[in-house]
Amino acid sequence: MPELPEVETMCRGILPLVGRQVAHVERPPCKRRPIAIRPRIDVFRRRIEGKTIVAVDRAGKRVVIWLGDRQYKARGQEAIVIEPRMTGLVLLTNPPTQEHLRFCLRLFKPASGTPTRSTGESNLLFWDRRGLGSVSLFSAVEFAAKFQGENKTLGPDALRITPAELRQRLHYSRRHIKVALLDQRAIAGIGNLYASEILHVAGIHPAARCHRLRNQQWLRLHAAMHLVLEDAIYYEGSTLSDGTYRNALNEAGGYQNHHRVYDHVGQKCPTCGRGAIQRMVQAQRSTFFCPHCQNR
DNA sequence: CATATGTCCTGAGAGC
DNA sequence: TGCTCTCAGGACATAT
Repeated sequence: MPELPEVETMCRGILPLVGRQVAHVERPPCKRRPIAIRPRIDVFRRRIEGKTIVAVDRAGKRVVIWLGDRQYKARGQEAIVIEPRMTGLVLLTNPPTQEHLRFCLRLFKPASGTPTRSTGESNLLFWDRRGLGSVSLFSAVEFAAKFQGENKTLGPDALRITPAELRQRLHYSRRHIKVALLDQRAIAGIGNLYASEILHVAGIHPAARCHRLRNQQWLRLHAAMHLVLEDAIYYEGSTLSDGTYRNALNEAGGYQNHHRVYDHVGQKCPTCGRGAIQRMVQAQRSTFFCPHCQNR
């Protein structure tokens, strides 16, 4: 379930691809229903083959790969946007299975000076067991309209939002704070796992209504958000018991060993040592919390 | 407009 | 053992 820390780790993992040029775009044959690739694969190819990767970025829970012409490296013209959703992985090597390999960029490092013959080939792979993920190509203008415009499918990034902005964007809402934290239009990057972890650190009950939170609580929430997400990035994300999530080199993350509440039903609360962690369901998703130290 | 619910998908694990 | 059922939660479509 890649969320902000996992996607950030993916982005950092493929950073060595900056400067490489796209040789081929491939969609491996696949017995199951193909993932969404937009636009059609032939148009996709025509638009990016020969272009150079000029930057790698993250937009909420999406990996963004900027492409440009080699001689104008500074400006990205097209963006490949990869949405891993539940089980998607962005890899340089070693896909866990061949059958779930969904998309490949064959890359080469242009020889200094002159052209073609590949010096140092490399791949960027998208692997996705459940196939809910997608790969899309946007022009810079389309990208800005969808992810940065006022129509905003994405709110401010959870790591860049200010405390005032956080409060301002949510304080009027009547929703439960846990549910609001999952709304990518409000804040980008937080998913089900980190929402529970963040609220636990902040000492806020997941079913607290946004409009009832006091300023002190918004400040604590903001601080907890940074603390948890930065820590999770440091440990390269969470690989849960199903083992799905991997970094770009197909290595497991380590933050699962630092979870305080997620999937810890019945265990002792690491903060107060008294409460046993409980599970509840909000908007059809599991929430984990300590009833003792997370008061409304 | 804000908020709530349904949908897609696969494989692990439970229960019989 | 082998079958059926449930569940996990990303983003988006549709309903209230």
